Amino acid sequence: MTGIRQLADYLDISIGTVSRALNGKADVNAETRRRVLEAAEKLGYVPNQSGRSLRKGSTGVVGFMMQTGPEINSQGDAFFMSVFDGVQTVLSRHKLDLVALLCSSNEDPYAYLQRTVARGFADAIILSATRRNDARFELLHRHNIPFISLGRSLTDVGQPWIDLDFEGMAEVAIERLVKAGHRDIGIIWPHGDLNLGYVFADRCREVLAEHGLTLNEDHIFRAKPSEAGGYAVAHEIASRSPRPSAIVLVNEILVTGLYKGFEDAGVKPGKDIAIIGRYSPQAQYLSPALTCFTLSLRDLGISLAEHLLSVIPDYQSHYVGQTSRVIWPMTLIEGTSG
Amino acid sequence: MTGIRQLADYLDISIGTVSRALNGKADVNAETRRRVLEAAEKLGYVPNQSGRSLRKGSTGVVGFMMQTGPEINSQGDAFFMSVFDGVQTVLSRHKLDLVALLCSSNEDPYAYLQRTVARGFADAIILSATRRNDARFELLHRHNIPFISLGRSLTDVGQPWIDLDFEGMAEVAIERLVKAGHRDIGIIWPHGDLNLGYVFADRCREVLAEHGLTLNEDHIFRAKPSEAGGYAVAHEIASRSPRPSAIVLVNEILVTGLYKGFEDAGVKPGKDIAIIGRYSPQAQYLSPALTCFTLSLRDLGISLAEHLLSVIPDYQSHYVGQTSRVIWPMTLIEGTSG
DNA sequence: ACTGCTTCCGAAAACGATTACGGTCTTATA
DNA sequence: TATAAGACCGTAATCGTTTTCGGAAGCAGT
Repeated sequence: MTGIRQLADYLDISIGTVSRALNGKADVNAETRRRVLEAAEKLGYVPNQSGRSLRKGSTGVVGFMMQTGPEINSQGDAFFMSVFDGVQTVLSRHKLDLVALLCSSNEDPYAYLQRTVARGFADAIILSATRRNDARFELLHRHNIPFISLGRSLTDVGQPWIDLDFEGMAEVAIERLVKAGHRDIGIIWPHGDLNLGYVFADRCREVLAEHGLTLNEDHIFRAKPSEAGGYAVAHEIASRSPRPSAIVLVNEILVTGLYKGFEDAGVKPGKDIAIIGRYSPQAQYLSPALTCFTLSLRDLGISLAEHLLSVIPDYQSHYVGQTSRVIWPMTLIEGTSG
Repeated sequence: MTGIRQLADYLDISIGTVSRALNGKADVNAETRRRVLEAAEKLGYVPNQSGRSLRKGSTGVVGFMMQTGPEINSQGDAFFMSVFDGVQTVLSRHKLDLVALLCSSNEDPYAYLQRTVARGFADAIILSATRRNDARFELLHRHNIPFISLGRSLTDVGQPWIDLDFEGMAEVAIERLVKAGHRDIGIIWPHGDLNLGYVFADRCREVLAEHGLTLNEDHIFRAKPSEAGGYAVAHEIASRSPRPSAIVLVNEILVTGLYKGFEDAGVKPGKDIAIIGRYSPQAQYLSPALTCFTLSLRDLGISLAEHLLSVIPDYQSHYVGQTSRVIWPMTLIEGTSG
């Protein structure tokens, strides 16, 4: 490992000068700076993370917290990988690195986050899979850590957030189904206590009411966030009587199982039951193609990063004037399922 | 932020004693230790990561390197999340944390890794998506960083690795298809320069040869690792004449598109063309159900972590006698696709 | 009372970087 | 020429830990 000491010895100058040269400080001779940069490149010098962050009090890394385990958030990994990519394009411009903070499925997320922030691991945090009431918000607020969340929560400590437009999705989906003649529309509730379930269901109720319809509470179905969960809930829906003539779901990772479950139960998707969901890579390759809502995940990531930077004191000058709460629009892809 | 200083002042003892008490060193009075533990809990003290790792020369974190972007590795969906979960159950027993090192799609993976290790970010690394020749191995070896890879490579620096048994998969799949009467079997090559493509294809050739058959080089198809890629390659396969009567693929993230592509081309999967692939959450919910190879991802993660620990000096005592190279078996799930 | 042995704890030196401060050397100006 | 200003660089403090070393206190044995 070559440290700043070795580099300084090699160049026969002091470590102070080396550091200043590398960090672009003003008071260093142009020629000296050139030599330092060159030598650093040649010797493969990279400042030690611990030393630097101990001194500076910041680490230069942004953490994206997510939970591991077979039953992941409401999204698949392809979802996050795309979002990450967007986040990174912004962060890299500021020499910030993104790492995923992986909370094990058998550790309490709150405790995990507490441990992570107390250790000073990341300068800023991105939260996802926000719950109806999410204590993590208060934790980060209390520790004064800049953060943003992908998803709203009833808990609000004034932080920025970006959330998908589940209300808009509810409006468009319900309108579309009502227009097509459906009178009994069911929904599939996302698992756990995710806030988006409430947001979505509430808006569905409102829109239905505008048409003189109601959301049958018996037609709010619960499903595990997996293909198997989709298969199971399809059977449950199929066996109900009365059975809803259409289903809207906000979770995209169970739709293949759902289709198969309906088919096996003798209920043809798109014919016997209309289905509207969220985009997933498989969505358009199902038969019938899923009518679904999509968005640019990369752009979402970019926005997430920009809004995050706007609340980090050292960077916010670049991103003033950003709105702090964003409802991210989704667009409808018309399939033949509903 | 409460540091060790505050804690020591609060207890009116020296920071040295506090540190020793917290780290379970021998020479500290039982009563003193109790008081320290209690106060640490009360004040919410957690040792600062930077200070600690600067002194100790190790960070207590293991990095799992992966590339971000919409076209992820060779794996889809819940794959990594499940592996992570296994890795963590082992690491957490040693108070090690797992983070995902996210290499942006527009940064060179080698440069990224170099930067990361030089910074001293992680004590050990897990690599995935190994290439035919993978310079990252030499890099880590040179820097003397303990690591393991999920996947083999021609590049070998004596590190442990675990790889899925693609050769066994080739054997079982080819035998099965030959037994069913297939004489012209095609394969879909995974994208890029992943080593597994070579391993798999080579073994396919050998097994076919044992039956007096050959792998038609024109029937080795290339596909982008996405559902769209699956759709496209299905059309390409369908339009060939002669057309293979069976297809084996090692990439699981394009199978829905593949099915749909075949159907749209008028080639019925499982009837007009046999398909054998890798398990994915959707596999069993396709029609016909995919005949595929599966494994316990969580167990794979556990093994990965154990073998990694066996090459980290401070931990290896716990895991001696581990074989250093593992071919991880997969089991066949009989579907009706082939 | 002296020595030797424990047991416990404090003092202080690391770890590798950044940065405030001050010193030296050059150059410009009176 | 003397002096002030500016450019450049070295010294040393600092961040929060861990860990080595040695000292103090207590006790037992002679």
